[in-house]
Amino acid sequence: MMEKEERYQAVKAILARYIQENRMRNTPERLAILEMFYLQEELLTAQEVYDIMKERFVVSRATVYNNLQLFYALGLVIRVEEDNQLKYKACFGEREFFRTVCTRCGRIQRFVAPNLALAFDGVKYKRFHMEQIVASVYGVCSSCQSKATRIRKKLEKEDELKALNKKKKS
Amino acid sequence: MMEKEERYQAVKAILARYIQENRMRNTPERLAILEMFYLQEELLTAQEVYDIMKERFVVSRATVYNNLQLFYALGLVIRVEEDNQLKYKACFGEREFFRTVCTRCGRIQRFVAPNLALAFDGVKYKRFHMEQIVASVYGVCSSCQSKATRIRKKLEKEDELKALNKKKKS
DNA sequence: ATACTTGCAAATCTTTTGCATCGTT
DNA sequence: AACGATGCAAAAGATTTGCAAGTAT
Repeated sequence: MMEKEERYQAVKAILARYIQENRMRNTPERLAILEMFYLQEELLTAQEVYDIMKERFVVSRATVYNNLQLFYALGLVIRVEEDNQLKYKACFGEREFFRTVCTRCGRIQRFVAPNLALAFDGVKYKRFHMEQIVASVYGVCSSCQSKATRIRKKLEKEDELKALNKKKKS
Repeated sequence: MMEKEERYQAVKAILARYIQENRMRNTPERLAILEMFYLQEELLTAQEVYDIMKERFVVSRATVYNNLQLFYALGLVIRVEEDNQLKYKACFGEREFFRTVCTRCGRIQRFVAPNLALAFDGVKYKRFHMEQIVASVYGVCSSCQSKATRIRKKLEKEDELKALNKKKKS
């Protein structure tokens, strides 16, 4: 595992190269946003990025969006859907991002699975160069499952009672 | 592969059971939205679902959102991010959804990979019951790659010329 | 000097919410 | 009759766009 600072330097190099190749400009805003991302590890919405930046730097929302887009294009951040929102996260040094998502309660849990990561390498991608992997496994978490079981049992009991009452009446 | 009609019947049964278990109501709107999803195979945004429904049925946006949420909770539809938007798609009968996404141009390509699907079965999920898998492999497609190469070559040529001119001057 | 970037504000689009009403159960 | 679900409209949130101004190259 690379150190944060080391990662950030590597990422800056990728950005610099892309900027040069595409005759774009080096702006302090861009670097500031990138740096912020690499110093903290959370998933952030564009708005949250904006809020954090605002405190330490003059930036506009549009700039944040522009640069998130750029970072995404360069594979420097990943985008993950969470709570109906797109979130961004620095990803260099971690090629894969795996999580389970409970579709009932929304509970999200990250997991690591080296063999699964290897399986992605085994895929024959047609004319495509893989950089990142984001995989979400959707399903039902244990507490939502037991809740469903509880409800079912309750219903079954009620049904039994109803059946009994019917018998009595007739 | 199940037939569409068969799939739709199976899905209706799941919905009916959930509705009963949770003392919810059977409404024609709900069924109409579900049916629409199972008759067409596209990825749709909530707005698109609303637009389609509007033509054949009186529904409100809120109802569409409510029911998409419900279908999602039940694993009847999957949610995938595309072009900065959340899209929904009927998923019963296809447990996994794999795609490559070019982060430069946004080009998306679905792929099938049975071995990869198997690898997800091999993961030990902690207290979690898997229902669907959505995996996105981000990277650079071949045309974006060659474009970058072209630009790089052009820059290298320019650099050579500059170096030559400098020599001449001195 | 050029034209890429930014900031700002407005426009657009998406999603959620409040409330009266409807209709299943 | 109760109360979940809907429609409608308004509110809230997220993202994009247009334009003038600033600034790397």
